[in-house]
Amino acid sequence: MDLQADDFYSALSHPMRLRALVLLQQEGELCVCELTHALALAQPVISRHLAQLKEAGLLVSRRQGLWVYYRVSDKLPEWITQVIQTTISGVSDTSPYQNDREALHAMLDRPNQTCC
Amino acid sequence: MDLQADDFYSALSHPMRLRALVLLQQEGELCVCELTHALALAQPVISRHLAQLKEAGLLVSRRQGLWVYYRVSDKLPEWITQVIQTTISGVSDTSPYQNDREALHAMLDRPNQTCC
DNA sequence: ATTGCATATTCACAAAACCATATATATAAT
DNA sequence: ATTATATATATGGTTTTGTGAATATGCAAT
Repeated sequence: MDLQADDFYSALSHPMRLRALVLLQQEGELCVCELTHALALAQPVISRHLAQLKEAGLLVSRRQGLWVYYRVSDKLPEWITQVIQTTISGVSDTSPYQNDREALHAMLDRPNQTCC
Repeated sequence: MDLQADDFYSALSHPMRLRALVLLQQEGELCVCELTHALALAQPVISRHLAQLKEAGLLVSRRQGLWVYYRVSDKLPEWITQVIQTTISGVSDTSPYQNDREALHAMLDRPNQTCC
């Protein structure tokens, strides 16, 4: 079953979920700790929002050792991908989305060899 | 102040508001009684949803005699207009959006000279 | 003025969403 | 086995959102 329009829109009804999705679409793949840092959220909170986005079918995750990486699903209906892209083009250089990206890039010890 | 992305997405978080917006964008301008009929909603319910969409800045309304007509604002940020259009292109021939349009067109006594 | 109709609003309540805190799970390292 | 770290889930309480029913408002016609 395909992702339905109303599931898509209600998944994005929370500002933090929108910010997370925008950031993930821009950065490609992020682990929970990076999102926690960039969005300045408590870990259980971001975890629950990510679970909701995943349950809606917008995100997929993969575990690598201790870390769980989330990224935007590549099996989305074409129009949804386009809506996400258009949204990013409209908001990416505005607050808080730009700041989120900056906060992420300012983060030290992002996991790849080191831990977070 | 411009319509913000998170206001846009939370305004559309309710399935009925999404259906109303889709229908209005497709049909141009509709009075409350037409929407009540097409979406099969009680009048106070649709009225409140329309008020929310209007408060968010997505809709504008005009009164003509007894009837109040709603339509999608033409002052939306470009990217939002595009998102709405893309959404419609993705869902317009699916349920329930297609049925809503059919129910509207099947409605007798749509107001223009007659009443509803 | 009164009546009738379309729409808006209010109120009371049920349902859902959200968050903080605590706790559990999974993995890795010692 | 124990410990440490990253993430997930459960629990309880608060706030928000949605709905039905009743009522109010605005306009038009008589």
